[in-house]
Amino acid sequence: MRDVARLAGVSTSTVSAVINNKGIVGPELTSKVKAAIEALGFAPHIGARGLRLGRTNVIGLILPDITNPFFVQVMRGIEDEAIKNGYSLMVCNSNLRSSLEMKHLEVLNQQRVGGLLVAPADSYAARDLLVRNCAPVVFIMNVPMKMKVNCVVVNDFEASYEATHYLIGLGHRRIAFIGGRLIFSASVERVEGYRKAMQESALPLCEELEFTPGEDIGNALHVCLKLLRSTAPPTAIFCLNNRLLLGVLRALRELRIACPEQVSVMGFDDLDWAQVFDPSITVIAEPSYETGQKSVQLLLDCIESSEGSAEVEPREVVLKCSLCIRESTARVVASIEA
Amino acid sequence: MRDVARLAGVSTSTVSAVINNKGIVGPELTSKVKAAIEALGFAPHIGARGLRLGRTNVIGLILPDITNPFFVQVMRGIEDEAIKNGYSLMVCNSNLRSSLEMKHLEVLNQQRVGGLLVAPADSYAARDLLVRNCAPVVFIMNVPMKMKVNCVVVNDFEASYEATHYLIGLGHRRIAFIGGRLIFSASVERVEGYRKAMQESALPLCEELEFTPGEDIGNALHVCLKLLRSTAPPTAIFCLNNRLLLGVLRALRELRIACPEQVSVMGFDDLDWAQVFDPSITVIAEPSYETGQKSVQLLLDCIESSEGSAEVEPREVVLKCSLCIRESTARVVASIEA
DNA sequence: GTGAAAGCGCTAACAG
DNA sequence: CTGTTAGCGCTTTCAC
Repeated sequence: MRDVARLAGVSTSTVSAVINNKGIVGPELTSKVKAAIEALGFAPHIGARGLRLGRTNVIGLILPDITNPFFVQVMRGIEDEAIKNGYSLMVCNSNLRSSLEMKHLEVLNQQRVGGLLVAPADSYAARDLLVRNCAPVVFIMNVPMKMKVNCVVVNDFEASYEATHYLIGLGHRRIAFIGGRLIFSASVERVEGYRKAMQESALPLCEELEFTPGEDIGNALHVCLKLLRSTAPPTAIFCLNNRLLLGVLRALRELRIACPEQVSVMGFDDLDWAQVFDPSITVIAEPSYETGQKSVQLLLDCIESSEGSAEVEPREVVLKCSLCIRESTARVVASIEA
Repeated sequence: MRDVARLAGVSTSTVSAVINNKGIVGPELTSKVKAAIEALGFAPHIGARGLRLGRTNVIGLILPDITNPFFVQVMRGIEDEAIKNGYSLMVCNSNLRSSLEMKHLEVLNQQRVGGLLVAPADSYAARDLLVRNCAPVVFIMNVPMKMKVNCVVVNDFEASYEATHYLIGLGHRRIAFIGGRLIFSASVERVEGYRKAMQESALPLCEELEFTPGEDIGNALHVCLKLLRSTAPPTAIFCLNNRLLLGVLRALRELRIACPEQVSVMGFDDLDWAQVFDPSITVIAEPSYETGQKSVQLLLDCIESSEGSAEVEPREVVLKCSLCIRESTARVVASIEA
């Protein structure tokens, strides 16, 4: 920067003013400075700026499972919105391990990120994420249990409730819910929606919630095989997410069970392959990209207001899911329902 | 840091030495300093350290399409290897646009990342990525055309050649290659492998390479519908990647064409759903996670050696793909081959 | 409008 | 072994 100043015959503060478009530098000097910048291939050192300013234009993002295409969609929304606002993204993947998550948090804290976007790996452990962390945090999808925090979520409960109702409306009575251990608040909402719908119709719950997440496809496959081989197998299966859905579909395939003729299947997350499968899969589509966008917007709001003085009340943004009815769900036939 | 020093009754340099495990501070002082750090919740300011040291422990990663699960796998390998070595990751998605890629590059340059990992959106434009960029660069999967650069790639040519041979060995003669415009060097390798195998067996080429990438599923669907409706449809279809594969599968579904009875299908990338589909899909599996790991290792090597003096010869790491034979490819039946 | 100078938090000489 | 000090590249008062 000194070199630029020297070449342009001005001082560093003038160069700084030009770079930041302060609009207080005369036009001829401005162009002279710009020419010098160009000539020297000068690029401002953002880290140094951050040091001086006491804040950085970096957002930290902690995702529980980057392998899950759902979170990738969220991430796309986050990135697009971030760069639109001049922010860069530091991405961390916790692989569903809270301990690693804490590690990541520490690093991001040391990097002095301007704000933090977190989809916790465990909603019960998530409150710990807030201790001793200076930057504003916005939670995505999963929120710490029983806490009011800044977050962007979807209406999991309602969506699940309505989806279950839809299956009931098709005449299904034995509807299984494949879920895995409920360590995400979103998962809790989803199973609660299912429960409420089932109980309102006085139908028996059939929940598979014991296995631990991480090896979702294999777990769902295993659980589902057992379920389908039982004496009174479900006529409909409702999956917590796209991973479990794949496991269930695989189970049907292995047992050569026809879908939807023998068993209806549906789940959360609308991924590309859901339309390509034969039959195409009925799903609940979350606005994942939009979730990412909104979370950045909320975070930037938080960052700005935290520059000010007053503590603001945490805000919760709730986005709506939509039900995509396809071929994998059908009216139950009498002979099976027997 | 001054506060920590004061509380521990030492000077800042002692604190610094403790933080960086210089091993030159006495044990009792060390523990006193650590206690002070703990008490104050002090976290070293990495940005300031970077400023002082003239280098940062951040790796910049530019991916062409984060939506593609293949690159996500690569990214996982990168992240794991990066944090193992004390580096953080700054991730950028170019959405297959070279212009955006350049923008990202500029930002990462301003952030003074220690090194850069790039899977270019366009192998022809990629040479521009090297201009005026101070940090070492390692290319992933796609390399700038006709240039010797540091890179980690897979043996696309051989894998494609062998896969085509496998199809020929099953008795197929009309084998279509669905590829899209060849802007990735990896794509070029793949089509060349196909060509060589076909020409060696004196079979006619049938390549679909005209459409532009980005809307892969739709494009492949469209192209494939046309192909399958033609007077002499292929008996086998070979896809450049997982996205095109989905499009092809969708086309088969729409036309109610049986796979593998009427048409054999295979492609690159081994994703979760490939085994769940009915039939399960024969694919070429790239070592994606390992690609990520190796690229970080190579980059760190480059960073270290660039600290030294001599320019080192660019290194090319080539990893091997493996052919996963499943149900979607079968021996051609005489009646169809007619 | 523009330049000189201080200081953000840290590390590395160097002096003790 | 430990403390003092200079300076990394930038922004920002404050004089001019």
